[in-house]
Amino acid sequence: MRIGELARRTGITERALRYYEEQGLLRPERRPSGYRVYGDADVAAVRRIRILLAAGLSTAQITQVLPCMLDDDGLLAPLCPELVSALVEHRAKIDEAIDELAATRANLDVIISAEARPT
Amino acid sequence: MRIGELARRTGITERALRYYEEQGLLRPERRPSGYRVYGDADVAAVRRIRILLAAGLSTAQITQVLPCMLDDDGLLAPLCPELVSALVEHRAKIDEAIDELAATRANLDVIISAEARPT
DNA sequence: CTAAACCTTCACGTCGACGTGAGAGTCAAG
DNA sequence: CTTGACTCTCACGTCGACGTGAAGGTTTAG
Repeated sequence: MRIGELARRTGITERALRYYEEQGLLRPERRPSGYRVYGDADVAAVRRIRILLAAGLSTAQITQVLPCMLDDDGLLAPLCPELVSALVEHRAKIDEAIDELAATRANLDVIISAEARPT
Repeated sequence: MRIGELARRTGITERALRYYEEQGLLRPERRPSGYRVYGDADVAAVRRIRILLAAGLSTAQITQVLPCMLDDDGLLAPLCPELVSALVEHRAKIDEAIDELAATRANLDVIISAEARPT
């Protein structure tokens, strides 16, 4: 299929699909005219990419991570141990981000509640 | 004082102080040479700006918020009711961000734990 | 009077996943 | 042949708080 159909079947814009190729996430074949040709497997590949993006990974990380993944009924199974450690590491960063936001919120609460303080 | 001294006394770079003026957060006087002249009050003002930035507010929001603040021994007291509601609203956004990150983390956990799934 | 500090205004770079045209080629159908 | 749907490759714009020189005035201690 060409890019338009893949876009329709995945719900991802053509621009994004071209971007994924630019980043090495997809490697569609090319017709002599230059048109990209995708296979059915690419529909699942895009789904995987989306899941990983939703998990907060960058395209650079996904590039390394994708070849380690097994497609299993829409679910994902990490294979390489490097992948697992990378994901765990990323999880830690998310924890940090949450902690920072919680601290930020605490700062806000101090300011907000200061209103009630005796002046 | 000139910008260098204010930078030293607040720990903020000169570039950042010029940026704050650009955004309307500070309004130093000018000498005939063009040099910015700050007053002692600006040291506290910078402190307030930093606290609000640390609370996750944008400079645009701080611009509206600053005139509503009373400087009280390094603490901040919101005065206008608009300010309070703005802060509360911002707090809600932080909550959303935390929820999103938690969801993201949950997605990650699914992928990570999938490793143990029977293949 | 000179050199070291200090200051000024531009103005582009940063980081990431795309959005948004611009200008042009491709292809199947009528 | 022609229309119209589809696709291509640039290449700049987005969002924000500054970082980082560049090129050149100002002030001040000695």
